[in-house]
Amino acid sequence: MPELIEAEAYARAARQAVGSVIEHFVVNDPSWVRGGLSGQDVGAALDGTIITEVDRVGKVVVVQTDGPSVALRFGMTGRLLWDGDGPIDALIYGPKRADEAWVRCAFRLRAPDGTRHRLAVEDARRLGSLELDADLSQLGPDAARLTIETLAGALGNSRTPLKAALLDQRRVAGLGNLLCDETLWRVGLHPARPAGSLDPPELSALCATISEVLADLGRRGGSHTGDLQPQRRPGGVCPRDSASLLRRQVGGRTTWWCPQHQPPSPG
DNA sequence: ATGCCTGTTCTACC
DNA sequence: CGGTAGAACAGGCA
Repeated sequence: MPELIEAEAYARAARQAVGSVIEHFVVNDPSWVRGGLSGQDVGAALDGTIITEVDRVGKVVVVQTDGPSVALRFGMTGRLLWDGDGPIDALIYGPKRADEAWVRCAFRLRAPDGTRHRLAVEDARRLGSLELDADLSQLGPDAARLTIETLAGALGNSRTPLKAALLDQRRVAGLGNLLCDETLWRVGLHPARPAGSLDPPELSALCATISEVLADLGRRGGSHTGDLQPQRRPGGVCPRDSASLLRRQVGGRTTWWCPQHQPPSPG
């Protein structure tokens, strides 16, 4: 939402605002607000509060204040802007430029040293949202803090396709389409394997690979920097063994995998 | 110009 | 109940 890696980068950027007072919270696009509040309601609830903390839960960035919290979901093309800086990531399919017309909401801030700043959310496609005091209790364990046990619990005995289960934020929070394809490719698991069919070695390898992918792609700078990514296109081949990649919808999303080392059944 | 896209949520259906 | 498919949201981009 982008995905966990981008949400983490946004949260880090937003932490520059901790300690600042929200002089005014601007809602440019009322349809971006969830929970039945108007833009005025949101402003009234937030204006004058102080930002105390910024958290990330899965793909959601939560700005805590001494009043309500603000949950930011970024949809497919949402990005965070700090002052005049450009977007703090470059989405591979999103717009390359920044545009004031895409700013859906913004914090107008005054820091303790008196300087003024703006933390703005830009979202060309408007699939993101903001919500005050959002209930995030339905989210599964965070993908960045998975253990073999919590992963096993998330997959359960489900016969749903493995990738669909990993994409389901109620099971595991933070993974999106690109991170899932990269992870399953690296670990050698077929995306349509029944989620509950993994044996202990496979579970443990999957857990380790999720951590590795998050760390690795995080270092490289985004969910779009995977080894598989350049081949997720017609004619793409497996970077490991050169087999032609297969493509199909799994869990409602376009999925690419290698027929050679991601076999449909165990083994 | 047609189709595709780092996401979520709803309905219909099996 | 568990699960799947499709649509809807929306707009830039190749």
